Amino acid sequence: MSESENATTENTLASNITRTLRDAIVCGDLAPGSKLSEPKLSKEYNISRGPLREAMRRLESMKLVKYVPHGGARVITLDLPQVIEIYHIREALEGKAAALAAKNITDEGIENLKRLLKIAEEHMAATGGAYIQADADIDFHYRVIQASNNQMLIHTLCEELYYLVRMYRYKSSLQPSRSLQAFKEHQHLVLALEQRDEQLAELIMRKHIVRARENIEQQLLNS
Amino acid sequence: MSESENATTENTLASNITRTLRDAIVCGDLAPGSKLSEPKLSKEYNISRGPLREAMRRLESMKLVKYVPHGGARVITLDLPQVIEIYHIREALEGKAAALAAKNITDEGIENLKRLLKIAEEHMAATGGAYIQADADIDFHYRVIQASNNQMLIHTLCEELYYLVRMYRYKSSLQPSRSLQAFKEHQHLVLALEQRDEQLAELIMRKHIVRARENIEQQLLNS
DNA sequence: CACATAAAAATTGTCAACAATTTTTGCGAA
DNA sequence: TTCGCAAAAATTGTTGACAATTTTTATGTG
Repeated sequence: MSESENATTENTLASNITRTLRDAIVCGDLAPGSKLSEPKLSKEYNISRGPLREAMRRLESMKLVKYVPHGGARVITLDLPQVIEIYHIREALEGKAAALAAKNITDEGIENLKRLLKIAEEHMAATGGAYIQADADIDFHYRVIQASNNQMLIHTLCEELYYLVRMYRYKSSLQPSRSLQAFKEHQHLVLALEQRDEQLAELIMRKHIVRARENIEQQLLNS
Repeated sequence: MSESENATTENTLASNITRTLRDAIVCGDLAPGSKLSEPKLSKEYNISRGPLREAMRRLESMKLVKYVPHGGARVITLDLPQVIEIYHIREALEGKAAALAAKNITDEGIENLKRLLKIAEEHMAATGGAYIQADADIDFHYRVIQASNNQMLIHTLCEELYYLVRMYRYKSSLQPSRSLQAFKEHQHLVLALEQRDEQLAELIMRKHIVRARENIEQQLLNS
């Protein structure tokens, strides 16, 4: 994970178990739809049910688990319509993030993005065409979002929506064919950021995400 | 409040106290920045600290309260930069909601919006110019968002962001001068929805929110 | 054998007490 | 008086037990 935890990272049982469960859900160790039994989990992680329940409430508002009153909690199951919904939200939010990034990104920030692209390019040349898996794509998006300088937007995308995105990507990462195109779209975006062109940056990012969505729709309809 | 609670409304102490505290924060009974002491609150509402803490965690992820590890929770204080951040997010999200609404709204939905505008217009004629306070504006936005048919978007806006918006609006509602213009913008949007013009609907909604933001910026800089 | 019903087991919801940490208070010395 | 430090009070973090509800299981009847 290229992400750095917040500076004021809590160190309570509730916080720790939240992160642990979050990651277990995202990477699939806790399968979608599986029941999250409080006695079982508290025994497994050697904590009492109090902090565990607090953690579950937080995961609930991250939309990673779904609660049924008196029926317990289950890991969310993302079906195609829901994934599409998420991509519509990403389109709007990350488009805006790109626009704000064009306004606020530093020269150093742009250099970092360029460096990221260069590494990816070299990797593609070496391995013969495959843009470094989903992780590289996510890393790139993370940095653009960070450059927006809008704390609430950063939180909404990186601390809430992106766990859902990654949860989905774990089972269906980028197709090789889409990979190269995505890389070019990233290059295009960096150009727009460098020119500080807010509208263009927003447009490019939105198109980028629309194409990703269309790719997923097609990919899943053919299976 | 014109909002209807979810069909599967939980009826646990934790859920009830969440709603109670949420509303108390939104309407200002619990002032921004004030400390939320667990012993005090649990005594005041006659519940134990367990459910209360679960509620606090949920309010935390709704961004209505801020936690400091071992230091307790305080009601969030919205300063101008944060409000501006929220309006940028609203611009992106509600713009998208308007676009989706243009695609998905029913004829009946459009009729309902028209009726809403008509009532507002009559009220303006009667009282001499003032668009029915912030509530009417929020009600209109609510309905457009609902018409988007994107459940996750609806939840993000109506169950998360809008409590923050309302919390702010309670102390600084619409200026009379802005009121009439806002009404016209609403009319304009309904026209676009009626034509099922997604791009235009998005554009109008975004401009509407940009103007609201600019109005707030000006209003607060002059005080 | 199928089905309904009731008892039993398991799980969620809630509580009150204990531990750990932070803040406040009070005292003494420079 | 003011500053620093230690004791005390208050608050948050955590736990295990109890109550309420749901699910499972067993049993008896048609």
